[in-house]
Amino acid sequence: MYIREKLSAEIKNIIALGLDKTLESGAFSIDEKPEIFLEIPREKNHGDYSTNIAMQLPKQAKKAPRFIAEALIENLEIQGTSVESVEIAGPGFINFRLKPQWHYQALEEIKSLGDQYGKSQKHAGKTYNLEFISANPTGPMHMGNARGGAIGDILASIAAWSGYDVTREFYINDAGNQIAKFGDSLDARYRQLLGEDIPFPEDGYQGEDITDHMRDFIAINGNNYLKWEEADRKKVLIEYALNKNLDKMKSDLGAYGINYDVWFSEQSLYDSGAIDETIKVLKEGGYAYEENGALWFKATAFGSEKDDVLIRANGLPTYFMADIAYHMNKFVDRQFDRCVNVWGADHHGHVARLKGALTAVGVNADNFEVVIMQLVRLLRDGEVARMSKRKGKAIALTDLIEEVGVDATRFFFNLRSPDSHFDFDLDLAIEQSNDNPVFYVQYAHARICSILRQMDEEVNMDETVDYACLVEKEEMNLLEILSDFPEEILVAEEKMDPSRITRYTIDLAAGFHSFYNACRVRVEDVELMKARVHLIKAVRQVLQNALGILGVEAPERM
RNA sequence: GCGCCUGUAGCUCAGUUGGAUAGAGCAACGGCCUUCUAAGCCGUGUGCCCGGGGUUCGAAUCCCUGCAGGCGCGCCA
Repeated sequence: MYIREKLSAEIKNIIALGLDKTLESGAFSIDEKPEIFLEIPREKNHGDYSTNIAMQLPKQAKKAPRFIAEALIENLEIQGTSVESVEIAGPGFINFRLKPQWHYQALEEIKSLGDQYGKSQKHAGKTYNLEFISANPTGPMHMGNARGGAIGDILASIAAWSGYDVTREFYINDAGNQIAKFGDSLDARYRQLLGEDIPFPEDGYQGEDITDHMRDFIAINGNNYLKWEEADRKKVLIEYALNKNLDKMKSDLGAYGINYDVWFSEQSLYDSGAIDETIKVLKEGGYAYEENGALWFKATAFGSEKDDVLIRANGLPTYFMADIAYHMNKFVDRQFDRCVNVWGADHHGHVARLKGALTAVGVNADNFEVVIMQLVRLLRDGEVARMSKRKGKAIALTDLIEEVGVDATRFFFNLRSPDSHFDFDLDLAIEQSNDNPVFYVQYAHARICSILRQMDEEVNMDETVDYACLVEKEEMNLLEILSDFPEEILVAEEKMDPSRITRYTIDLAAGFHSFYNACRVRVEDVELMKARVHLIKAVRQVLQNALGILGVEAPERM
């Protein structure tokens, strides 16, 4: 248990015991004991912890908040606890001031846990599937995928730090309409390159990459496939280009710091019979019916306005159909306790009906959650530029990384919460790269490394040190930030907001930079020097842990 | 028309289960390097928390309603 948890539990216990005693004394009576909430006040002079319990009770107790607070405070037993003093403030807050020694606890924890500091067992034993990006493999990834990738990958790390057994998964849309269109586009380019005068499909993929694929393909195979049946030829072309694209995706994402545990093929759902099986389950449950030659899902049974098509009149299952089968596979076949997807805002309409469908097939849809990420708008020359994959106009992920760098890209896309709308100013991003907060954080790490390099002799970390030397307000502040880290991870997990960790690193770096300017580490006073070395080593460790979650380098020199 | 997201300082955004005097960064201005990295620190100013109602001890936060922007509402994915 980390220090913050301990303190919180200890103080809540003091309050609970005090409340019992107060009730026994007959100062007031209540029907039902409230849940005790503690908060860390913004204002430092409001103490270290604060509770509003006295303000929750007036109605039941029929007494004024301050009266309740005073009665309660009489009965609080703080002897032998971490609490130094208690006081009533404002409309009836009870504020707790702690003995300052608690601060040093975090240093011990960090020293003993090292790169494990911040990990929790809260969700130990549970499996967690996180699906993200899942970009169509019909072309290169773009900037929108970069945001989804950063969010998903970091969310996965946060879940793992919270104790989950995490699987990072990429769903390959290698079946259905998109792929047919992909095949049409490839085929048209193939034949055009070989001299046939045929039109390019109107809704085909116009990107250069399609042409490039076919040029390469022709370099290997020439016009051998021209005489094939069109359908067969398309199959060959699709397989060729798809594999090329997937290889590229894997390497591009690897370069971006993302490595998946599972690449799951949509086509495999067809091949394995999972689609048919799912249809059977839906039909048996009475949630599928036929109309106008199509098979429909009774989404209206789950609050939707209209039903959705599962199998088109032409016999082909919809994307929705495959997605139901896919999630049944996750929950039923692979038995994941929890499945989370990161989707762009343009897919949010899909959430409710998929949840409905999962309920229909007997899955507890509460274990399925979607992080909706607002779309990235691209600003170029101060104007909104439309990103279109089909027309090949999107900024490629690889270009972005090359220009901005992996660290800055990951950091930048995690600076804001997923549901904030995001304008990506291309000109600014390139120009601003020096101004990017990622350098601010990395600089703190590099500075610490620099100090340690210059120490006359290594400080023996096994020797006991008098932490009580650390008394400056910058030191206290730094210690508090360090002790917040474990809880910050849990909150980020609960809220599914990875940007909290990014902001945490900024806070920690700011705390360090302030300390650095206010206090010297290499001082004459050996005890103080040792204590400060312990402090900055702890900061370095936590920076490494936090940046590790973000997938950002912690450089030793800058 | 219906649904989801957003609206907080000049700009980009935080704001924990409703809490005390609403906070950061950027931009602007003024200081701090013969001493551990100035990619840094310290200081100065700014608010109709989109408008209007309501709930209560207490609202940026919850409810209703209006306005503005983004995104959906397909036998596309």
